[in-house]
Amino acid sequence: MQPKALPGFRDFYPADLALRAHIFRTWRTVATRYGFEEYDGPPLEPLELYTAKSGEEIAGQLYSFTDKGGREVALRPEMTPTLARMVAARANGLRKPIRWFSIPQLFRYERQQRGRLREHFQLNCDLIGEPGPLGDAEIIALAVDALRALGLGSADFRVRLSDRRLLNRLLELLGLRGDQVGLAHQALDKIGRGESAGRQQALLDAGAPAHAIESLDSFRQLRNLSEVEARFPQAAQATAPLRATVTALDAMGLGGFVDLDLTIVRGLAYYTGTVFELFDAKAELRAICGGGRYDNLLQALGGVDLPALGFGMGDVVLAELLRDRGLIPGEASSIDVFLAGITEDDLPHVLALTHELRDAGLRAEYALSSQAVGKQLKLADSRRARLAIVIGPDDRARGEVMVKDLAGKAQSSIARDAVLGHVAGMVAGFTTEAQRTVPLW
RNA sequence: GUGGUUGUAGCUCAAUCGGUUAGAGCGCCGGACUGUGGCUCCGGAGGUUGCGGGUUCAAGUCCCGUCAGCCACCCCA
Repeated sequence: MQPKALPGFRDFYPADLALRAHIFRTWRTVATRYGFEEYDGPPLEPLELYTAKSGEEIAGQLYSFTDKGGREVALRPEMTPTLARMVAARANGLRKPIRWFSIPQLFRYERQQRGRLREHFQLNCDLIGEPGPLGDAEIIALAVDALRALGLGSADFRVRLSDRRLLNRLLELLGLRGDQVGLAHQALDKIGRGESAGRQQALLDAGAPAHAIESLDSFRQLRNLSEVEARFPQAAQATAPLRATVTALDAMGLGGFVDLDLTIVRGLAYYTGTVFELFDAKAELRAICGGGRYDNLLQALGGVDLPALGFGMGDVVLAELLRDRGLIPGEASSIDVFLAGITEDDLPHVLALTHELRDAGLRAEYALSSQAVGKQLKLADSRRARLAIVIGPDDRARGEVMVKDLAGKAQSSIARDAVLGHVAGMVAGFTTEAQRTVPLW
């Protein structure tokens, strides 16, 4: 039996890594456009960083073990506790609001399924120290733009937006109290997925009024804040922050990506305000991105009282969506120039010129074993080289080399002394041409 | 962790009722082609049919176990 990667872990072959790099590059580009700075932390953390306060939900699926020094450790399942620690340690010296992003590899120990592995990469963007609704708009806009920059539009994905402050006010108006609120959150979360009957029963058992449970079911029909206010006039005040956020997104021209959806709850207990998830528009895949406001978490984790919000966007579901929409960029050429020699005597000249080209910053390659020219050019094609240079005895006798444009069929004899400049110029031409014709990913 | 379902070449798949030496396309390697590539033609390598056991004269095919993928739970980075 061939050795395989552990279940839920991926090997990245060059084509896979090219896609991953494409996604990471785009994420970085967009995050820095928003003024975000990149940070990172250790992939392995003390177990207690996660079991202590961030909610017991996550503890059951931690990838944890005892290290050789007897320490209880865990591969990081999320970035927020690490972020909280880092911010807390230097909170006084950091100018607020803090705009930080990271692309950590995260781990969890659970049975894998499509779009859900034991390991994934996640763009984490957090805005710390800004309590106002414009901060929420900023974070949501960043998440939207991260996908737009990959070529996805409002017909491809949607932002489903809610606010726990508003939701909890509505639940209060329905007469729900105490632990009924948590049960109601779970019931709402299930609504989109059919199996909400069990949760509704649990609510009844907890003493929730029957009319309230019926109302919950209709929450999903409330598609904008005006409808919410019409149905719950007493909640008008609680809609204000979300309204301000939505108004800002409209002004940015991103309103068309956003839907109000009160069934978006988010599993983690620490969210205190805005919560949102990004889904593919056909709702065939798992969530691409999720986030929200967690104003009390830094206090709980790091002892610094700063409001915060952020999101995580995973690479796995996103890659599936890109594939589905035909937005995977084609294979790029691995080299600029391939050099071929005719006879054994040409080899030193091939090596010399190859190295000059490499020193000049060009990507150059040659056949490592002597073979027919035709074979070498075939190799040049398979490496997707733009140019080939053929060096033979006749060329050398004239003090020239043959330069071929592999895409066209033209070839011309160039003076050996002028090759470097000639080839560099051609390659630069290809590059700018590519930049003009290929969409800006 | 629970339940269901599927595993044949690197990839996509075929193999009649359980019946000869498990095949094809693509890809890969080589040749036609010793100073010119993409095309074409020819040839080759590549399989413990996921793994282990059982039934049978005979198992890719039926049964059991196990591992892995997928789906639904649990949960949701």
